[in-house]
Amino acid sequence: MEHQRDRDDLDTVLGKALAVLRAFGPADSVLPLAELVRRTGLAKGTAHRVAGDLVHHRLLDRTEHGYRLSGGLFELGLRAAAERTLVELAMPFLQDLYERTHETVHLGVRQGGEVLYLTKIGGHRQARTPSRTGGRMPVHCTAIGKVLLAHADEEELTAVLSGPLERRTPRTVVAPGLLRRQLAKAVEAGVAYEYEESTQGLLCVAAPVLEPDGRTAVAAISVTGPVGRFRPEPHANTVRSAAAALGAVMAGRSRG
Amino acid sequence: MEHQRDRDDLDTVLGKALAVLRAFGPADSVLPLAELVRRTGLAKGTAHRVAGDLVHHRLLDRTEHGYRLSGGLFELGLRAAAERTLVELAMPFLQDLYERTHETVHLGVRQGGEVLYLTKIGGHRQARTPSRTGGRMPVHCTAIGKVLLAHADEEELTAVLSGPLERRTPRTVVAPGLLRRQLAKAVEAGVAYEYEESTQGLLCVAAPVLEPDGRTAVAAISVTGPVGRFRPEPHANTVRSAAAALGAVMAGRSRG
DNA sequence: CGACGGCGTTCCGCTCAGCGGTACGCTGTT
DNA sequence: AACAGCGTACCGCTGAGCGGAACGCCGTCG
Repeated sequence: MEHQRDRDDLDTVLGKALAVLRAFGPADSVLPLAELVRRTGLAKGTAHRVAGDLVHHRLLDRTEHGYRLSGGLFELGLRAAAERTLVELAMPFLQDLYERTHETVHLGVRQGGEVLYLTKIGGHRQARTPSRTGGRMPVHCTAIGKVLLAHADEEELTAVLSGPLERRTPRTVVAPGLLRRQLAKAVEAGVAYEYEESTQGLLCVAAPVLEPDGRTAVAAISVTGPVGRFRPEPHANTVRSAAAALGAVMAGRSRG
Repeated sequence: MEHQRDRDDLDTVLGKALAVLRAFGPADSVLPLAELVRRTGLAKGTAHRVAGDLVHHRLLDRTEHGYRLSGGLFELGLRAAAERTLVELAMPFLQDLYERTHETVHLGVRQGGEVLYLTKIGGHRQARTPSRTGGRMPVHCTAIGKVLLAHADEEELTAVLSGPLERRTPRTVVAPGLLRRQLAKAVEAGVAYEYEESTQGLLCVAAPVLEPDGRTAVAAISVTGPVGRFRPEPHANTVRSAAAALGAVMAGRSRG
């Protein structure tokens, strides 16, 4: 079905354009035309024209070495209302967290089986995390992911648990039963932890930002630090109350 | 010529799609179809289909009351390499500034005669600024704008100075001569100030992030606070050195 | 209450925008 | 000198996309 959609989408102009834009992964900065052709499966001539059109519409920049997602796209993305207000409202709380811990602070949402990081703030001495603003990570091996999954409906939960759980490090939890127990505990405690499950040397606490109903989670906040100088448990309370406060603000906002 | 482009662009699928996306201003969260029709000038049927396609491609969300820019677009925008690395590298310095001042901190770039704000960080008690992440302001009445304009080439400078300078507040500098003198001083001092020129009750200092050549500015950093508790001058040094340090980091990055 | 205006949606036949195979010129590499 | 990979340019066929028209559904008038 995914195949199906990919193929169908390439039959429309818009589909082709998006295929080109989405050919850029979180790590790619500039891609030559040939690479775009390879990744999208478009005909060379077509890719050339589409890319040209995208440049004309300021979604791509032309550089010496190929194409690059442009500032116009960045700006457009920043107009997305839901995500932006979330980030804006969260900022003061994230600042507080950073100031107290001086460790890396994340704000993320769940998209299916992955976490999308909306913001990441940190100082000069921040831990070397693989996460990036706009990047993704699997839900099952990150604190944010676990706490969001814990508040998802049963259906989505089992979908993730029954899928394969990729082993990222020796400590990644890949046993569905164990993970399920951890999630139950996370709901109870109001926080989830990660102990080097996505990346060696990284520890993390996360708390959910809940809707007024107290069940569904719209986002999650986390603090991440390196093994050695950082222990997540002492920050559980801080993170939890920051997330709760943000939830309250958002509830007030959507009502008023 | 702008007219020309608008009309031409509506003759292509991509143009229509972009017209719809760009119909969303920084302040709009959800727009009904009829409004999209009005703003884009597309035929009703066409707008309907294009919007539908955009939903299918996850650039728009369909809601009860109309369409909304979606998280997919947000994510895509965050992939724009140049802007994102700028934000990422800047973050630690912005944090430092915030921690020292506890006032609103901005990172912005210039796009023609306007400033585009890439990031805005602040705490709970931040001044009520009209700026928003992803938002724009005229160059001539903001500290960031002035310091960026001051480092632009003569051509661009005169273009802005010869255009009409919109009066935003009683203190907005609308005299080209005076503005030019301020800019000259800003280059010399390494910072520009704003005294309630864009918004009543707001003061601001900004410093440029320069290329290794020491001339062209790629971005600018500012600290903004409310008249009364905040004086910009004492922070000139801090802002200037933060911007300089960021410039150095970026220079090192692009070389290595 | 009936007429009306604005809304979102659907339909359909015409046409030209877009398609992609083909070919070319330019590099570096073998 | 032959080659391989790149970006670019050309061009005739065709179906994707176009937009005018018509429809059903509300509210809001007179």
